[in-house]
Amino acid sequence: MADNKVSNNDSPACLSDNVCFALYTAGNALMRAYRPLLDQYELTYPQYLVMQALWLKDRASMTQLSQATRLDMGTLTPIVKRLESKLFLQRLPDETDERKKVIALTSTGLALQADALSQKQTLLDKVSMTEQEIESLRVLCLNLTTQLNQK
Amino acid sequence: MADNKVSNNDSPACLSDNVCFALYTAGNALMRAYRPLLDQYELTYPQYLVMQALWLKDRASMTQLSQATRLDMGTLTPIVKRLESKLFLQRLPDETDERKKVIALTSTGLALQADALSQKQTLLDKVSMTEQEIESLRVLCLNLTTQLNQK
DNA sequence: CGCAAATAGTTTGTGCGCAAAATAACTCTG
DNA sequence: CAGAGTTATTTTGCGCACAAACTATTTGCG
Repeated sequence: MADNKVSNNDSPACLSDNVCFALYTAGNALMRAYRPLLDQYELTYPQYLVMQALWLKDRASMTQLSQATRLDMGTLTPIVKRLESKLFLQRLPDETDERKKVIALTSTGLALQADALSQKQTLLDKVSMTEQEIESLRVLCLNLTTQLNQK
Repeated sequence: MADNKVSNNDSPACLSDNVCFALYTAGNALMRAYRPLLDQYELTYPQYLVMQALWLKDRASMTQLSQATRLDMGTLTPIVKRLESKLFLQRLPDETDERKKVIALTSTGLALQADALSQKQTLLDKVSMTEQEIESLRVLCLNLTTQLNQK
């Protein structure tokens, strides 16, 4: 009764029959769609992620930022440096632990928040998916991530 | 009744409240999970995608491969070259149109298919999601991709 | 035919993503 | 308090992604 489905998952008729391919492709499409929106702020999506994390909690350590954004430390370091060179944040030494850095928003970086929020809906508004579908997609993605990570 | 939800979508309590973040993170987690599985074949996920496309339809042009895999031509060229240097395929000149290339599997590349298929289930088997959830995720991703691309 | 426009593919430059190695400061233990 | 181990971050190297510029055929079309 549950197999009115072609997907015995052995050999798909096309690549789209794969969840992995669908997910991979959707991720790429999303980045591409974000690009023109973020260009006006001189941000890439990963950079925007870091800014979002800081808007939620300023003056974080690299490790905290890495956990919040799920960006690898080796990925995060250059991103943060680029954001620093754009004067959106500062990398300050931690007084109590010389190994750590305190990543702190500048006034420019903070000011960006209001600006960015006002435009935030733009992307998903163009997509004719229901709230339920979007929420469902979000939850399914989070579940998958959790399971893949804890393997 | 439908808003026992925090998501008024203006300022999430954490990044995970964003579909985009969830999708982005899931995509990355998926690639990471694939890596050890594909390492034994000396393939990356994008390279594996190209191989899958060729297993479905051998002797394709770069443009056809690009459409099948949704990989940009500028991305595809070096991937195909790497696959050629691993002797999984050949880049042959097209007799009738000197601009085109015929990408053809070698016997090694063809032989990889049986091998790879036998291991294919490994990844998603480790994930405790129902068939319905996986199928739902696949369809939602495809819908999103379509909408984002046709913007 | 002759040349402008279209098509097929490659190259270049920037920015991720990530594993692995390196650096440096802290902590613990004897 | 010295050296071993741990923790925080950076560096290196490779492989995508992708926009933009470039090269080389082919296809109109007058």
